[in-house]
Amino acid sequence: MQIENKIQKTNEEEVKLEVESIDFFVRMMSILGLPRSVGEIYGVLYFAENPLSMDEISTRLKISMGSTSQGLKTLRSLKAIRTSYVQGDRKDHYIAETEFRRLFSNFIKEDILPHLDSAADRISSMEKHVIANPDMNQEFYTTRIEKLKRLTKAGRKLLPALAGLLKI
Amino acid sequence: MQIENKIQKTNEEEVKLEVESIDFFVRMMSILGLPRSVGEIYGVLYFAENPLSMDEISTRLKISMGSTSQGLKTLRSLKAIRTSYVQGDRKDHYIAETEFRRLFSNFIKEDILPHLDSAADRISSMEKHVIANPDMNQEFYTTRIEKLKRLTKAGRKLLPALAGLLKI
DNA sequence: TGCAATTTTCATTTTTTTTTGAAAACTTTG
DNA sequence: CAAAGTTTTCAAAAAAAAATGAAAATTGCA
Repeated sequence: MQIENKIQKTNEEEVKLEVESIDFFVRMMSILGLPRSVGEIYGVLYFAENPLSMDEISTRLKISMGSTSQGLKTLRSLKAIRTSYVQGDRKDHYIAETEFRRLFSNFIKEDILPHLDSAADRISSMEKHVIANPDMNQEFYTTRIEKLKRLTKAGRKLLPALAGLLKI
Repeated sequence: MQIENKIQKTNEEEVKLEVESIDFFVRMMSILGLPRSVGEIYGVLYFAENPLSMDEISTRLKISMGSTSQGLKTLRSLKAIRTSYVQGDRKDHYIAETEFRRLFSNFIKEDILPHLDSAADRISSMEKHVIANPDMNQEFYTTRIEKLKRLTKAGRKLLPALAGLLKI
């Protein structure tokens, strides 16, 4: 029973809690544009008292090993989970990282800041087109470009600060 | 030429700028999870010197009227554009709202905060399941639930503050 | 008010994203 | 070092999201 319980929650309230956790994180991750399976996996791990192996996760969620492997890869790259050694079992086991501050800071670093970098390049290219053509209403276009520059600058400053403020 | 220029940019540098603007906003909006057409429309309007009608937009972008109408609806609901009366033309005309602060604050209000509200409900339901079952490891589960509460609370405070800080 | 112009809606089609499942690659241990 | 266990990869299938286009609704003018 102790072991069986690891694979499939048997207690009714525990099952309900797990379902709600999955639902919660599926929605949360979908706000961040992450696929359903990623939210499901994190949802299971978040309320797991013990580290779970890939096939325990895939069994509980009834999703394929392929999906589970992909989802774990995504979560690992966001540092939202970490692996934990379990004695006497050669499978990898996973634990949810529950410090949301770190989680968000990784998401920003990994998924947002790269966009801001390429944005800066595109803005300076826009600038060249305006300068290259004196017939264009310079004031109008320069003002608009200036606003874009300020936007990306603000993003680069504020987003990391936001993660820092998240004392969770 | 003056009129023709409204429908189709003829100057080479202007065309290039418009293409880059579209590209820029398509990517930016996609970070926010908004469809391609929404980014395209905003991209055209952002560097338009005059208000544009729906069919001017749809012609320039070579997208259907249906898509254009949907996209304008989304942008209107985010207050990212506004309509402007053009004398002697019965079509509606649109102008980009370029105050990004307001734009983000609307996005947060409209697309993020509702999620946080329903999250709060789900968390209190989770709590009930833990309390209902004294056999569960109360300390473990209560700690995890507490973290979720703090997360949503922080979100509710920080997100609007973020928009406020964006002095653009 | 009635008609033409304009905009919206929505069923269908197209495109994009995600999942599956099986094969390939890697790992551990006997 | 081979065989079994485990994980990853990736082409194909399934599901989800977005765009189209035509019909319906709305609007403004004569």
